[in-house]
Amino acid sequence: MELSDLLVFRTVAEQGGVSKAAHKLNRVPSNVTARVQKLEQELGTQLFIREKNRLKTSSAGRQLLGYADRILSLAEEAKNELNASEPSGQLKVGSMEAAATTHLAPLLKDFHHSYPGVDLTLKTAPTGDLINYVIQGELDLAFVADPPEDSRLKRLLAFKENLVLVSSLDYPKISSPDQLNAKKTLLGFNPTCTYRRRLEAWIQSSDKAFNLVEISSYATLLNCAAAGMGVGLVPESLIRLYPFPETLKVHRLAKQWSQSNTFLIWRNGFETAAINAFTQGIKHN
Amino acid sequence: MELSDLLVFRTVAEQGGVSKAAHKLNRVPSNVTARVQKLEQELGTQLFIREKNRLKTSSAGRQLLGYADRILSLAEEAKNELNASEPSGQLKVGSMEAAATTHLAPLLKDFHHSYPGVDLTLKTAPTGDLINYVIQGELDLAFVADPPEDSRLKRLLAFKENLVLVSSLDYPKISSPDQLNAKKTLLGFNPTCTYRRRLEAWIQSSDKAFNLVEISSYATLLNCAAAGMGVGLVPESLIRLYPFPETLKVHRLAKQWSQSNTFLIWRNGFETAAINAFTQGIKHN
DNA sequence: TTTGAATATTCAAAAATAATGAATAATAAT
DNA sequence: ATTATTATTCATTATTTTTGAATATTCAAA
Repeated sequence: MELSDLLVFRTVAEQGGVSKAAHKLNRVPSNVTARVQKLEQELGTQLFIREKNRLKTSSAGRQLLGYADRILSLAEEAKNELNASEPSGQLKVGSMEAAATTHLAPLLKDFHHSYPGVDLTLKTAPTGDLINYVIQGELDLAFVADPPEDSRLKRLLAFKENLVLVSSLDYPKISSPDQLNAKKTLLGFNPTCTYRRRLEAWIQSSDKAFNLVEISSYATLLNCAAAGMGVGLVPESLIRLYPFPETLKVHRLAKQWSQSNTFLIWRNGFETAAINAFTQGIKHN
Repeated sequence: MELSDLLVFRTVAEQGGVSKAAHKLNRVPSNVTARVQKLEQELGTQLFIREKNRLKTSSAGRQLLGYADRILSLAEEAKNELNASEPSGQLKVGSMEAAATTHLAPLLKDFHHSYPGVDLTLKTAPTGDLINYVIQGELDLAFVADPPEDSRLKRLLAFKENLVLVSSLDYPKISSPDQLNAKKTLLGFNPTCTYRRRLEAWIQSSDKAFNLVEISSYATLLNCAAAGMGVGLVPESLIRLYPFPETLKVHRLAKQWSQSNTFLIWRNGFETAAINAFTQGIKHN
C-alpha cells in the first residue's frame, strides 16, 4: 500500500468511475484498474461493488476512504510544512460568545493582516462544547474560560476577566446570595457555559433555591437584566460594549467568584504553522 | 513521496544510520541511501546532517518524523481495521417500516451495547427499494419481507409474521375476498411493499375490481382501518403495539396468505466485521 | 603508525513494478 | 439498430527500485 495507491483509490471513489478517475489523474484507465486491483488483493477485500460495468464503493471501501483522506491530507500537510513554514490553509478558531464580542476583533484583524493567506473561520459556542471540538479536531484553537487541565491540550493565558452581577437599577445592593430578591431569578446562558455555572455555584454557596431563565445571547441577557427580569453574571468588559450601560446596576463579588481566566487552547502535538503563528501572536500581546 | 519512503526514512532516523536501517529492513545499504536522497530531493530539504560519514537527523528531519509516525500508524490502523475481527466504522441498516416498529429496537440496542464503536444508521424503506440498496452497496444490511432468491445476496430468517386483515368493528366477517363490502376499498402502503402486494394478490385471487388508498405510515393505516375507510393487511405483531386495538376487527386468513417471513439480507462476498457481528447477533436470537 | 572493521556513497546491471495502447465485452444513450 | 461509454485483459514498453561490486572516509584496535 502506497500513497499513490490511495490517491488512485480515492479518486475512483470520488469520481465514481475508472475512466473519470483516469482522466483526472492523467493516466490510462487500465492502469487505474490495475492499481485498484492491487490494493484489493493486498488488503484482501473488495473495495468496490462491480455491477453492470460500473463501480460503487463498498462498505469496506468507504471505511478505507476515511483513512485515505486522512493519510493523504497528512502527507500533503507534511510537504507544505517542510517546504515553507509559512502559515497557510484553514485556521478554525472557536470562542465563547463573551470573548468573541469583547476581545477577538482586533486579534483576528491583526492575524489576518499578518497572514492573509490563512483562511480564518470563527465559531462561537459555550466553553464545554469548544473543548470537545478542539479535542476532536473540528477546531484548531479556542478561547475558553477556566478549562480543566487536559494532557491532550496545550494552553496559553489570553486574558483575565472580572465577572460582575448585573441587575436593574432599582435592585437592592447585592454582595451575597441571600440579598437577592424574593423571586431569585437568574439569567444564564447555555448549561455548559462556564459563567453560568459560576453563577449557579455562587448562589448554591448559601442557598439552593433559584429560578434560571436561559437566554441565548449576551445582548438579550443584558436587556433582560436592565428590565428587572433577574440577575446575570457577565464579564465587566462586556458591559463597556453595551449600548445602555446607564440602565444597569453592577454588583461586585469577592475574588473567588469574580476572577476568571480565558485561555487559548489547542490540541497537543497537532500544531501547524498557522496555529503556531496565532499562539505567538497572543503571547506577544 | 510514498509510504515505503517514509518507512525507510523513519527507520534510518530511529536506528541512527543507513546500515542499521538497511539490516532492519532487509535491504542493501545503497538502496536506503537512494531512498533517502530521493525523499530529500522531492521535499527540497536536507533530512539528515552528514558529518564524518555519519547521519544525524536535521531539524527538518525531526519535523518530518512526526508526520511519518502519524501517517504510518494511520496506514497500519487502516489495514488492521479492514480485515479486523473487531467491528468498527459505519453500519447502514435498512428495514421495512413494520419490522422497524415491531422488532428492531431491542436488536439495535443490543448491538450498540455490544459494539459501541460502530456508527449505526437506520433507513426505512419498502422491501423492493431495500433490496436494491443492498445490491448497490448503499446499505450493508436490510430486513425485508419474502425477498426473491438472488445469488448476489445472502439471507437469514429473522422473524416469521402472521398477516391479518384489519377493519372497523362493524365490518362483516371476512374469510375470502368476495365477503368484502361493496366499496372494496383496500388500505395499502407503498407499491413495492410486500404486504400490499400480498393484499392485492389475495383479492385478485377471486375478483379483480378494488380501490386502493395509499397510506404512508402504519399508524395512519390502522387509524383509517378503525375509522371504517377500508381493509388493510398488516403483521399481527404490529397490532399489539397499536394504542387502540379494541377499535379494530381482526380477520385471519389461510396460511397461504398469512404467512410471511422477514429475512435479513446482505451482499454476498462483501461481509465486514460489523456485518458479521450483526448477523451473528440475529442468528443467536 | 598500520591494519581492519564499519560507515556512507556511487554506479552499472538486474529485477520488479508501473504505465501504455490495442482489443474485448458489457452496458447506456441515441 | 447504432453509437458511445464503461471496465477489464493482455502483451509491450517505460520507469523505478533493488542489488552488488567498487570506493572513500572514519574509528578503533593492534
